[in-house]
Amino acid sequence: MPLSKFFCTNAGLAPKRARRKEARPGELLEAALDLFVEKGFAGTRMEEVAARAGVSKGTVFLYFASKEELFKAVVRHNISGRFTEWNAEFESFEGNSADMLRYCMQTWWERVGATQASGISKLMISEGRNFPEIAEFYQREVIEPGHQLIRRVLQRGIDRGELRAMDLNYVAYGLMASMMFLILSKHSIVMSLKEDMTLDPLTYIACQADIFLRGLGAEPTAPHTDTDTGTDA
Amino acid sequence: MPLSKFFCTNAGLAPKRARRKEARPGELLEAALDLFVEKGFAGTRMEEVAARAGVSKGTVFLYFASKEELFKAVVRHNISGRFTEWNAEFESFEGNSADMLRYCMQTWWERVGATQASGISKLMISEGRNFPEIAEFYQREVIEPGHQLIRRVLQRGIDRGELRAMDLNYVAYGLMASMMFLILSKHSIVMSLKEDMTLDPLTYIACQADIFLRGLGAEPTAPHTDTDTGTDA
Amino acid sequence: MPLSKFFCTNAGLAPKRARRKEARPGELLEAALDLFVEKGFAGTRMEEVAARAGVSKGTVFLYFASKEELFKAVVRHNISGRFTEWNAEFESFEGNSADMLRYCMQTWWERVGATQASGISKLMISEGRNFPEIAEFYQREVIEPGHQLIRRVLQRGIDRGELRAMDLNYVAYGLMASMMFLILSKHSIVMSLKEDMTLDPLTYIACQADIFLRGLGAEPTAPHTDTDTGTDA
Amino acid sequence: MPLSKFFCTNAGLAPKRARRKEARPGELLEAALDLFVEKGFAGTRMEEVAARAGVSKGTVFLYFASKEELFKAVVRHNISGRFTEWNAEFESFEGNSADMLRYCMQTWWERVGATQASGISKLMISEGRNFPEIAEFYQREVIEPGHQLIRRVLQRGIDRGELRAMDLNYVAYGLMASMMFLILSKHSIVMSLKEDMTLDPLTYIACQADIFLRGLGAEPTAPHTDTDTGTDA
DNA sequence: GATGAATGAGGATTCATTCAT
DNA sequence: CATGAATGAATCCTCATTCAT
Repeated sequence: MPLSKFFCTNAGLAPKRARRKEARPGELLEAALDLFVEKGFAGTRMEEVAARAGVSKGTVFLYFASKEELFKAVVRHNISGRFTEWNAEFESFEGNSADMLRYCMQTWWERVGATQASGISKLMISEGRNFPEIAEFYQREVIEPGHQLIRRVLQRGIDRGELRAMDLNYVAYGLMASMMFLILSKHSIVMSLKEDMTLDPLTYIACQADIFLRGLGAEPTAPHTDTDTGTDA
Repeated sequence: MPLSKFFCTNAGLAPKRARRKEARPGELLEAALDLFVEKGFAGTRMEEVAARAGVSKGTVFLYFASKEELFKAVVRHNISGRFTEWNAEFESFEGNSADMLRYCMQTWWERVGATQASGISKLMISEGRNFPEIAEFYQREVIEPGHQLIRRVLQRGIDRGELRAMDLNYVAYGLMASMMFLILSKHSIVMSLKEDMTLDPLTYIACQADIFLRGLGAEPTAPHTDTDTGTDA
Repeated sequence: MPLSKFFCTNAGLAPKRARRKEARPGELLEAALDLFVEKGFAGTRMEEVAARAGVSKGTVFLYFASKEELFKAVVRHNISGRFTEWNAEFESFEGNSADMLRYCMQTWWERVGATQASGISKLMISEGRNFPEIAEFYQREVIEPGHQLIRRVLQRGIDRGELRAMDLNYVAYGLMASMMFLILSKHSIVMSLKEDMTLDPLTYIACQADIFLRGLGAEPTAPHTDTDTGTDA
Repeated sequence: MPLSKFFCTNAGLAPKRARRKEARPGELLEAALDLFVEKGFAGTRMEEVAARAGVSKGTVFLYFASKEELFKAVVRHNISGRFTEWNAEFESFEGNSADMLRYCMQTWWERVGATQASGISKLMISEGRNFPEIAEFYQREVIEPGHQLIRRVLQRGIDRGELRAMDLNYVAYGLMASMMFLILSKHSIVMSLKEDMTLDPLTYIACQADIFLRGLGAEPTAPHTDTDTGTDA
């Protein structure tokens, strides 16, 4: 998973030092991501990051000039250009809007929501205010493209006569809200529902998609039949 | 002690010291709320709270034993009893489910979302994990009651034949997600959408309510006519 | 017990305020003595003194300009001119040296050691260094007269041929050490022996007196018959 | 890392950093001991300890988690294992009781009383109550073993017929009292006798030992019958 | 490069002391 | 006189950051 592994040449068993040296930055970023997500910026100690990455305190500063730089690096490193890839998929998708929306949401969950990458969103939501440049960057590279992608899915549905006319922006916000809730239920303790109120992400996604699709359904079209939400009747 | 009041020239006003004493906790809680929301728990210095409340450092500790106690007090003060009041309103509400849901969402916005109180939610989402005790408290006193209230509104709709059968938990999560999005767009920099993408809360609420109501509409009943979301129309 | 009571005129039931007013300083000194002995100078909080005396924090400063002044007052107030009284008793004592020494030690225990007054000695031993003037005063008014008194008792014994010649100073120190041990076993936690090692003061005194008397016995004179150790008898 | 050593010009001396690291805890304990003895626990500032040890404030906390831990370490460091060593000496001592008692007292003075270690006892007497945990530790590790050692010396004397039967506990207390007096005359201002009343420790010890030995001497005289002091046989 | 000992600015907290009522 | 709210200097302790080895 750490990118740096790709630079590792050791087929079998390279000397430990060398191998680790290459891997350092990646390991540090990983450790830092975990801790920042878990404890917030102020609550994370550099020494702890070092410890979790298996290096000494000083080493962290060898790779990152300061705690702030480490934070920024963590965010930057985890904001990859996923959207170019997804845009391509969007272009080539064949199928109705219902299937497409469900596919998008499920795919997002698999590729982002369910992975540590979602921790970055939680991070930015929580601490973004202290890092305006990063926030701006994140908004431009993640929020805005995500919003756009959703808009295009919806627009496509309208164009195909499968969805009714609507305020694209606001509906897209609603869908983002749905996704965000999943992120927070995964990363924020107050949103992680208690024992008896389990939240299964895929069920949740199916349920939300269902509501939105019905809610946005082309006016009085034929009734949908994909009613099952999975949990109770 | 009470005699001295007669020598006070301020007729209606209580003696300065006494008046302030009564007001202190409230002033401090207000100042603390602002700062906690603005800078987070760790980022807020006690001295700053004192300064904003117009008192000295030591005075804060006169009313709150520690920073954490102050924080807890802020949380409690901005939550307490809201749901009992709302539950009462719920009991006495007359009207159909559509009106009720819209009323609930709008009222929540006016009384919580639009106020500083919503900053508390953002805080808990961001830093809750560092305060397990408070997180538990918050979940019990806010999240859970909120979830319950929404469930009851939905259940009422089902009972009245206005909403179709559904998985109450998951639908309620969806509605909570909608509200949460508003909170974050208000308090988290990365969610505060840029210039051209304005988000008007009431419009957003109307839009979400519309989608959910359509999405949850009693099965193949007569077609709804409450179509306007207010934005595009 | 508080001196101030002597100034109290209320035969039956004077107004509470007035009565208390007179008693204040004494009550404060008493409370302060207890606390200083128990927790040391730094460990005693003025508010606690006030609380124990049943007054408000500010009141303490009405009577004593500062914590240091309070401390000094506590010491001064408890160093009474006991020695003039004792010197008189010494002059008029009739009996042999053995009886006299035992009488002195027992009397000291009853009048000083067993009372709160002994707490002052513990105080001075513990904190004297921080209050040089008081220490000097205490030494002059208590230690030195005590030492003198013991010396005179011993000298009398030598003069009467009941005790052998000795270095008066050093032997007197030894006797003081014995007394001091009792004080510390009463007031210092590390000297308060554990469960099974009880220390009964009068038994201890009897035992010490016995050893000293034997140790100082007139050379190979007639055998002593002062066999009783004092406890059971 | 080890290579750099070759460039070091200090042949026999370890590299400055490393050498200091080894020495730090010891240096700090020494500095702390001095200050605790001089000013008491509460009166000693951590920064002062640091300064006296020639390091910065933070460094102290690198080795001792808190002021209290530092204090405990000082106590432990100045006590540990003394009694095992002494018990060994006790086992192998050859000679009569008089010599043994004198040897014990003198040795104690040389190894403890005359050193800063005795300051710890004064400290514990003065502030022990604020640290129940340490007080308990001190009592268990110092007072009790000391008391035991003295008892054994006395018991040995009785067994050899050199000392008369006696109440071991109480006599041992008396000897402890003697030692304690020396400690206090060294560390407590009120007990440090004035100019003309000099107290030479060794003379004092000789004097006390003499008195006790005479006082406890196996009769050479007619057999006493006042053996029972009441506690043990 | 890596280490981890050392630093010291920063912030929470305590408590003697003041003073308006 | 008595009160107790308010003050702020003093101190403990944390932790990002530096740097000699």
